[in-house]
Amino acid sequence: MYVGYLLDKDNNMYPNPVRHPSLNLNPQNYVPAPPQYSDFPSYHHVPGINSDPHHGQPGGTWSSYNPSREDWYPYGLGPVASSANPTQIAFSPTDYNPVQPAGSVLLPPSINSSVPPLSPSAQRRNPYEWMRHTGVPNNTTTNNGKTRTKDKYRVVYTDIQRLELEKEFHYSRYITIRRKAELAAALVLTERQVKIWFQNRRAKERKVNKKKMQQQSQQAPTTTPTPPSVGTTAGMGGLCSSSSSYSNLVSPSSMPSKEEYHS
DNA sequence: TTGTGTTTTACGACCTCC
DNA sequence: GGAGGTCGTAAAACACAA
Repeated sequence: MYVGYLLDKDNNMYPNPVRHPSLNLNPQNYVPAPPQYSDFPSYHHVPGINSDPHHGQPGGTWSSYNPSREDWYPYGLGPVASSANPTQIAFSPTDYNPVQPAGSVLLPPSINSSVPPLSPSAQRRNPYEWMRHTGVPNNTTTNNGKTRTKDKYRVVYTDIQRLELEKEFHYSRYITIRRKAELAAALVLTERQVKIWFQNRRAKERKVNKKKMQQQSQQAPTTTPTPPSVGTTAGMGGLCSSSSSYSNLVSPSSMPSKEEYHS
């Protein structure tokens, strides 16, 4: 898997998951830590991402966020937002604005900077590929009201976007509404994309853990491994039990309550 | 280069909760 | 009824062996 370098480094990426001590999701508990991604020497954590909801969010950020952008971005006005390159955002802490104006003109680093590729795959792929296809093909007049057409219908997220999403996922498998809005704004994604990414990410984790469970049961048929309790937190914490990189990071209690979702 | 298998986005169906 | 959850699946993107 081409982002394996991200996932395979889970242990290394989060040797000291500074965000997890605040797994109780108390915003006041979170203290932004300096960038610690040695694997990404040129990468700087998106400041706005840390400065929010469960990281102690400045009030203005959320209040100024316009949720309606989720609706217009993927359906035709994408290029506007896509001009605000997430890589640029991530690499420009001082310039970063969590609520990036839709029309903000930020040239891709390939034009105005010399940011090196962040990964082997980045060397292979055009990091701005996602800008070319922005979620929905140009002919967004869809068939039967659907967003898919025979043309390309999905974007490939940049390494930066995926890294930030992965980080957030390691922090909590279930993203809050505020966090989703922040992340979407920071990464120039829609909230819907962030939500779906988390859904897919959880599905992936379940799949991986299921695979691990099967392998363990085959390797040690005599020992009866205690399966995750079904119907409780099996979908979250239970799955973490077999994941070395996750088990220390997330506990079942990390699932936000409904109140938190709507906070 | 090509065929094949895997991973990644995105969606629809269905369910639960408020 | 709306939002978000899982589950299953489609299809593009990608990796890799032959």
